[in-house]
Amino acid sequence: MDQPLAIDAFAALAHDTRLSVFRLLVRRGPGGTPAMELARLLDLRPSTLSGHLSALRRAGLVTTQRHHREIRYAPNFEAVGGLVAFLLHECCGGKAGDCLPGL
Amino acid sequence: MDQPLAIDAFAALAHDTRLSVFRLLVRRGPGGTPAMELARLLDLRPSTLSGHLSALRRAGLVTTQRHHREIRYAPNFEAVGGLVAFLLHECCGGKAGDCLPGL
DNA sequence: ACGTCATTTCGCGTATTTACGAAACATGGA
DNA sequence: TCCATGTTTCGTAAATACGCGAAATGACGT
Repeated sequence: MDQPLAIDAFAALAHDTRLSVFRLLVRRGPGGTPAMELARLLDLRPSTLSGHLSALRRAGLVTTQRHHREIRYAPNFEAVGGLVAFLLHECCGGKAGDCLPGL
Repeated sequence: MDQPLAIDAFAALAHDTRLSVFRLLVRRGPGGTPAMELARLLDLRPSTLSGHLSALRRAGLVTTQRHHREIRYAPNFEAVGGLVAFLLHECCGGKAGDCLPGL
């Protein structure tokens, strides 16, 4: 995870609706959730949600898979792990432990 | 670290110049670095840098302290830790380990 | 081929972000 | 007090992000 990739991921998460979408995807599990079900759960217009899902996908934070007629979006935990590693390696004082006293 | 706070921090880091400033502050250590020294090192206009430093401070990612005539900016490792904790608790599948196979 | 459901793309108006120079403000030394 | 240094605020112009409805695309059942 280099700086441009991290920036895309930070930007994707730096928006209330997108972060809510992503957290909901995480809670719903790795099996994925159809886009329209997310729209219902979060009361979002289809076109609005689609734009946010595209942003999350461009940032590598979600993956897609067609299932019958619908497209299931699933969180990409590796991307989250990459972000966490970036923060610990690049944004903590040499030792990652400086940022996580509890770990 | 709740969602609005995390969004502010993500937004602050989701910009090439600001992330470069923050990483430089981290490398320079907790003692802090004068703003104009950052401007020289990164070739930034004073007013541009000032805006970015203000954004980082509003997001809680840096702290300031006057020292003689200059203002030293220092990274706030607790904020980074809070972001990491948010990602591990809210954006991983129940168990934080899902995002960090190596830990 | 047709209609329908699921999703994306397009076009628009509006709001926010960004960089910059000029000016203002703050601090400390002569 | 006056001046130089360090930093922020202000005003402006260009770029980007946002939400929405309308229209287009894609996939399936009949």
